[in-house]
Amino acid sequence: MAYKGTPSSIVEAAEELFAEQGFNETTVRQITNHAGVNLASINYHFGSKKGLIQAVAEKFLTPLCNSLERMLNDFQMQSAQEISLEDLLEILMRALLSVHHENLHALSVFMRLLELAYMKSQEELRSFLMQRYHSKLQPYIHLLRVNAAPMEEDEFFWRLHFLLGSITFTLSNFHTLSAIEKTEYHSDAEVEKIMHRMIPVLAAGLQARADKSYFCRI
Amino acid sequence: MAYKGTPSSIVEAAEELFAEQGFNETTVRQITNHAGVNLASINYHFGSKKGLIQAVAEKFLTPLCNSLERMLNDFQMQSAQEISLEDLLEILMRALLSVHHENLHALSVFMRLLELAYMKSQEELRSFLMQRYHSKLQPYIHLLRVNAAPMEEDEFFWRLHFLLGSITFTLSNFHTLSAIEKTEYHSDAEVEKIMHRMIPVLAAGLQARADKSYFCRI
Amino acid sequence: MAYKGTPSSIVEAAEELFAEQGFNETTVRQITNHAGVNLASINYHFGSKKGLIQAVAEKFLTPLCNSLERMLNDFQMQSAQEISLEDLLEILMRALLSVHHENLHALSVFMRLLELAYMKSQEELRSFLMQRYHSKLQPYIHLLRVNAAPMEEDEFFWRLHFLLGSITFTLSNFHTLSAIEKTEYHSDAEVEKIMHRMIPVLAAGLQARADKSYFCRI
Amino acid sequence: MAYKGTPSSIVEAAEELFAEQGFNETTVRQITNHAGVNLASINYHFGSKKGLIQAVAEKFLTPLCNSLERMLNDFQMQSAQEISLEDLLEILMRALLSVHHENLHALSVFMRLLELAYMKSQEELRSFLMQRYHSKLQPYIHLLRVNAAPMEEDEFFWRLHFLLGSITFTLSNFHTLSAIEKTEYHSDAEVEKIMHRMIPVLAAGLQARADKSYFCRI
DNA sequence: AATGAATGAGTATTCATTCAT
DNA sequence: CATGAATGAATACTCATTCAT
Repeated sequence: MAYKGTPSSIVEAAEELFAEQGFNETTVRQITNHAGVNLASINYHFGSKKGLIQAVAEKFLTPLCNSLERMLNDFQMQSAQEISLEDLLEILMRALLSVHHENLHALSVFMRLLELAYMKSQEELRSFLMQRYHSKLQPYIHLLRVNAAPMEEDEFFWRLHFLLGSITFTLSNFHTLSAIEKTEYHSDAEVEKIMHRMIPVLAAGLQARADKSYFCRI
Repeated sequence: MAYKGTPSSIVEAAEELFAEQGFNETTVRQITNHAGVNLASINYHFGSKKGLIQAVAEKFLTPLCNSLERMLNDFQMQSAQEISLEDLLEILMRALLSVHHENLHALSVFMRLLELAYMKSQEELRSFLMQRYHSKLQPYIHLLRVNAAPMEEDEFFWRLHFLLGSITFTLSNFHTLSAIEKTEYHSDAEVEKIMHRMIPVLAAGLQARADKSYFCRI
Repeated sequence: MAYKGTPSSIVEAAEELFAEQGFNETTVRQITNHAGVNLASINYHFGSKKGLIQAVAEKFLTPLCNSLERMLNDFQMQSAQEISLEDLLEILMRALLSVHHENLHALSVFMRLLELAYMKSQEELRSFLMQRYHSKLQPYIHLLRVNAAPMEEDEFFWRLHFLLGSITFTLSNFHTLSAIEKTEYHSDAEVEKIMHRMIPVLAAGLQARADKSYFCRI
Repeated sequence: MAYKGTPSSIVEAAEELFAEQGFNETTVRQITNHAGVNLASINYHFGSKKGLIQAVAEKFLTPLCNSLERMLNDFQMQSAQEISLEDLLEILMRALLSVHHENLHALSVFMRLLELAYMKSQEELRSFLMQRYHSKLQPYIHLLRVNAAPMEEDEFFWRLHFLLGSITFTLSNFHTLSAIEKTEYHSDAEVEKIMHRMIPVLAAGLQARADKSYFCRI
């Protein structure tokens, strides 16, 4: 394997460790040791640990948004029929998988990043991501909206985050979950298969009829 | 309000700070300052920070499991008809709400704890929780299984975690999410309402027909 | 010599090193090594290096202002005659010497502190000292003003700082200067003697008739 | 304005930053960024940061000494009368101002350099400057000596440094002092005017009759 | 039972300098 | 002649834990 240059080595080591341990739990020492580079190189090349995290974030988010956009266009050109909810989710999963080119860490760290962005103390990261990617994701989200069951705006907002929770939880902890599956059911999980399995579940969730009653059945 | 004693004060302060900032990001100094107790008392009463986290975990998990068990029994005694998936999920939400007695922190920290338990480096916490609560949760999970769509064991395992992801993500980030909802849709979220909204979505997900085809539609 | 306790040891070590090297040039490691205490004790007892510097500052400034005030009162009570400029400066020197009880470092570090306070980037320290001590020094400065030659307010402001320059330069570099004197003139300087020698020089400076002409003699 | 070449750009940037922040507080990165040159060029052209400081020192001290020498000769040729103390100090101020050609930084950094040279830990710089410039300054200092009040050698040594303290303090902190003057007295200080104001004060100080009594008046 | 003081190992970051090209 | 990349040593500061009392 060819030598990748210091910044690439750092990013790769960071992805792996971020995926396994999270961002705050990973120290710059661990990263530089794992990458076999000098302790100071993170600050030299990325300014700070935060800069490295943003670099990792952009490395995944930019191609993801591009994939999503392109696949959406391709589908709408090739197919005469209306796009279905399952198609949309399949497109999302494929876009995620195209990000997951080299190693599993990529997806895992990306999902951890989304989780981080929703933490109370991370408004800065959240608005950084929002400002950068919100508009690019808007067309996709709009298509989800029109294919979901009819519902109020705020209901859709929450359902979108129920769905996001499923995806981030599954993919950021995929390593642990597939290890449990292996010991309990002796079956090996591939990430592609699990993502495929998510599609009907998420689609059904978005299409479920909202229950107007409020805690009265029991 | 009566004085609660040092250990209780610590636990309460810890819940609040863990909920807001996460476990690693919260220092024992912050906890003891917030609780108005001596810095060393966490180690004195709980052995270590890790011990405090486990104490917090047990404080919620034990009553939760008990609630779940009791509500399940009550339902099966009172009602002649078969229990539905929506009923089961309603029971879960009510059990969670009964944990959420005093403040939102309780639920938030509990959900964060579950997330933590699935991290690669937290095998110790995971097996501690498993060993302690797995058997008590088994009857409830079995009922979910029989009310879900027919599927293989491993498929059910993954669906259960899709569902878990929705719940943990929504509740551990409830503060952030409801803040976003407020600025975007000018509507105030109550946690009860949002939990209620989750029920049909989760039920539909568990009942969705599995898709045997594998990435072939597009 | 009795053991002084960690905070005192730190302050003493800091005074010595600050006097010799300045504030920024002195590291917390040097201080704690020199004091024979743990590296973290500075942060434990003083919060930060800045906190230690302020503690050192207050240790000297408070007694200095009190000495000055008391000596001024004593003089005005005991003596029927008007106080002279030389008397005022003698009082200042004696107040400084009463601060210089234990070691030479005290005076030196105090003078370095004044120098620091006038640096462009130290507005915070400057305003901290101003707010805390300006009013207590006002009566003394007023007496200097009425005993100096008649002059405009702004002229007096600058003369006061010419004088301050003489004092701070001489006392903060006293160690170096007396070493030079020793090698060149084989005479030993005592700080008391040198401070006494400053009095007629400073007095003459304050009483000199201002020159209204502006760069015209040559 | 013509491009000055890398070394000149470095020296100019260094002057400005040294004047504002001091030597230790200014990093080579700041200097090279400000100068728009490569980070390594300071070490390339000046060997080290210390080498750059010495280069800055020589850039000012050599012309200063030359100015002083020339102006002294000019005065003695043109004027029949004996040179007065005020004349000598005026010559010094003019020599300093001729150094202060382009900007205030020059004077400020030069004064800071003198202060640095008297610090205990800077024997190297001190002896470098001494060895290089002491003999050239000797004639000027001798003239000060003969025009001052009669006094012992060592007394003159100290008075010279009282005077040096006034000059260095005023000029190295000129920025801060004139800012204070502006806010307090709403008058704008020009450095020429302030230097002129120093002359009668310093002259009076050198001519003051030494006080033989030793702390006995009060 | 409880605590104020202390501590060793750790954190991210900064620095002047070096070196291969 | 010049430079982008890299580096070892140092910086202030923080942490959970321990210990004598």
